[in-house]
Amino acid sequence: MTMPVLEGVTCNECPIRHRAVCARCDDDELGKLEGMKTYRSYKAGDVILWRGEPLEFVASLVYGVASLSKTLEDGRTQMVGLLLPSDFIGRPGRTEIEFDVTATSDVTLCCFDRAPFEALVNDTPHVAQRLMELALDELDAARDWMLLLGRKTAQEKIATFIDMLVRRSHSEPSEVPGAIPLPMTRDQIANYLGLTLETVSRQFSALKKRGVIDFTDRHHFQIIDNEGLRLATGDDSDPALAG
Amino acid sequence: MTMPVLEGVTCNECPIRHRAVCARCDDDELGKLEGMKTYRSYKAGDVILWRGEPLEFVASLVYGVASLSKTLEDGRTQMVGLLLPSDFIGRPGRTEIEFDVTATSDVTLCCFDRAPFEALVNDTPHVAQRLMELALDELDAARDWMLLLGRKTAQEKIATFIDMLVRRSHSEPSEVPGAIPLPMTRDQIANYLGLTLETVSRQFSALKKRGVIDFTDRHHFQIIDNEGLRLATGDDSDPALAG
DNA sequence: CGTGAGATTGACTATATTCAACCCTAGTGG
DNA sequence: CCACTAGGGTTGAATATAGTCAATCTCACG
Repeated sequence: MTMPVLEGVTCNECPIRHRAVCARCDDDELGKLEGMKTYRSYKAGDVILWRGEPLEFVASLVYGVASLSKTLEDGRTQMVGLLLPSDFIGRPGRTEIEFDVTATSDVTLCCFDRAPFEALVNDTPHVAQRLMELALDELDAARDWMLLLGRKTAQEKIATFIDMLVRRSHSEPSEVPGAIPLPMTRDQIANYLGLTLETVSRQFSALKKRGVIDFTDRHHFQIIDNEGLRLATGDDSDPALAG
Repeated sequence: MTMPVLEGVTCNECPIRHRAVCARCDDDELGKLEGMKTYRSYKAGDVILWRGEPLEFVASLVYGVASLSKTLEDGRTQMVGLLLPSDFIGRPGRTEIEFDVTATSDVTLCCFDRAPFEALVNDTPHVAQRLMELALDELDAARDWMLLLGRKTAQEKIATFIDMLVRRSHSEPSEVPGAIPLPMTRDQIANYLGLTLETVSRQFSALKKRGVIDFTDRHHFQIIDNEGLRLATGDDSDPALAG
């Protein structure tokens, strides 16, 4: 996947213009952000921010996938968030973060220096409101994930994960139709779902064997049986309710 | 536990005056809230709000403990939040909620009708900011809980739960010194920790047998070995870092 | 004093983990 | 061009942890 070069791109041409923190801004407000923004790029695997590190900038994710993760002293790690394009990194009123932020794929961020951005938030209600919405969306997502982590079986976790990917990935027109990218290693998926990588692998195989999904290669799959997938998530006991 | 009667109490006498959504309000702003508020009480076990139900009011929790929970179709349930005094119920811009809200103990809420409250939020930055802080605090708590649900052992979950109770419960002066109330049944604790009630019971017994905690009765305990408790949470591998 | 909800404990089981071997496949260098 | 390598992925066998089912206990309350 080639990463588009963004230097010099105006906000109006930005792919996340209508979903990111700037979504509700009018032309005037957008102008202010335009003057503040800088782009940063990261290679897959790079750490974007370390837990506890002072936060120099906040940012919107433009391209790629990033993850938030927490680690216990003995090395067990749990992903606590998955950032897709238009998601926001950083938060008003906090100077450090409680988790590591890592580039899962190659990533491009649209960055703002923290202090001036906060000043702008204070007198731009459109930005403040959108920030609140984004935080509440994250909270909803976190709570759904708590249900998954606490109560779902390995099979249901995998099915839910696939289902979420399908819903959230605005499939690029460039991609093969029906082929959905799996932008993480088995190990990363395991850390997201609270499983081991072996269990992740086994459950993918099981879903494939059952004819629910199929892999074109290890990082692209298709849904064969949408109904079966929904059922496997554990969210619907009644098949009639699905879809 | 007798529930104090609050009708007619002014905001300045309110026990959560400096922590709730009104924390940053000046006297003028407080006056507006004062005119809008009504108190509601619930018995332990009452459902305060059902998932999906249109949200008539928002509220601050004044006394008691309430819980947010999600349930799968087949009945498995997971608590996704625990509300203690000063926590807020409801959110700007949403007319319904994604989880059930239940009174865990007897509860008193300070309620505001949703529409007028939202209007007030829009031109009271002190309230809007505090609401944002509360949302971000909840997000942090949710993420810590994801680490617990996804990666901790039953023993670590129980130890972490106790540790959280100790930190969050502003122990009432009326209580026996050192006796910490356990304001939930084993079943509710299990739903919070992603365990079964039997496992919760066994792990409490194990911690007691190890001399870490002791029960005065089933709903009051004390910490015997603080160091041991911290170690059992899994958060510190190095005992020297604790405390 | 009897009742019933909640809690504890035990025996057995199931699910996911651990440990380990082996398999792809893309990238590298001879 | 092919062989080698290394990182990621798959699969199998044994194990451990928490879940299930069930009996018993405790205690607050009528």
